[in-house]
Amino acid sequence: MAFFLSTFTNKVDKKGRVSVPATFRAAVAGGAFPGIVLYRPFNLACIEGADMAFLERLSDQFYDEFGPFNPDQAALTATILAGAVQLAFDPEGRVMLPGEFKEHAGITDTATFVGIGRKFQIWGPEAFEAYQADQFVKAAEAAPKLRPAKGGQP
Amino acid sequence: MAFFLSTFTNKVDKKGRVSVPATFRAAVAGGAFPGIVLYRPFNLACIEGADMAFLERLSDQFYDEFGPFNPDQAALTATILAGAVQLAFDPEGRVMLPGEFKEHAGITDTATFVGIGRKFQIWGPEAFEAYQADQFVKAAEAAPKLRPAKGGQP
DNA sequence: CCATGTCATCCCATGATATCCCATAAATAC
DNA sequence: GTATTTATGGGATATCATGGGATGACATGG
Repeated sequence: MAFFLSTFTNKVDKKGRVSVPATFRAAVAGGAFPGIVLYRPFNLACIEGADMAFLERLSDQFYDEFGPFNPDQAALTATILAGAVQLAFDPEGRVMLPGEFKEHAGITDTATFVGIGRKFQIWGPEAFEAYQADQFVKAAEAAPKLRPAKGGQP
Repeated sequence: MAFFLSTFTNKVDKKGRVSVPATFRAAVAGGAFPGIVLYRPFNLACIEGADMAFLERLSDQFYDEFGPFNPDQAALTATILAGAVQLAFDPEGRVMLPGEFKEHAGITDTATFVGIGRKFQIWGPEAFEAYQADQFVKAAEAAPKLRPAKGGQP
């Protein structure tokens, strides 16, 4: 499955197009769908994205955890999957962010792509800086909870 | 998985390129990504690096231990993975160190690669000497805490 | 059924920057 | 002594992000 790392800030032109970082495009290349899938997380003011395989796995996870007719499963499915969009790359590797997605993330003319493993996020630059500072503190608290693993933690 | 040993000091040219020690390149060869992955550790003025499999395993460990929407998981991935970079080797086995990484480690025209097992570090030469002297003292204190291992000690 | 405007997609151009490719020199192996 | 590998330097080339114009699809209204 695709893997996303690093942070990139790109411009959104007046047509609403934005270049997906080349490394992210390379990460999803070879998958079933030549593009990315975006959805709005319920608890963050950003856009989340991944390749198609990630969303399929997420859907299966909802079913396996809760069962096919469970209300929790229905709520998560309706919130995340029903509101998702798949965006194809244009020949230059750009996508068009839908208006509702840009509003949800507070994106106007600049978008920050943040790779966080199997998925990535898209933020307005100033919102991301605030979020990142907050997460740094939380990460320092959470790190000791990790169990030892071969190779050690960073 | 890759394993890194020993210390090497190489030049950083005016384009920002630096040769990765040949033994380190050999250690990551055969992996999915022909290069290395770097990130800035919380509490050290250096760069840490490993192969791609190291970060993939770390990321998947976060997901498995905390669940896909857990706040601790989000904090750790946002802090470590978002600040990481993947650097591919050029045909001569060099990589380009990003400016923020060089500044964080105080690297200008010389970089010291330090293999420490499953990962390695990159230091400015004078910062590394000070760090190494400090670690020698701490190692002497820590060694007695090791428990006996089946099969005897080295 | 056709005309029209809107929107999205494609295609080309551009500057910056990173990547490739070749050359050199030192060290090591045979 | 010769051949390889390695680290290093510099010029040439390709890639990437970005902007704008042209072409096409679609729906709406006449």
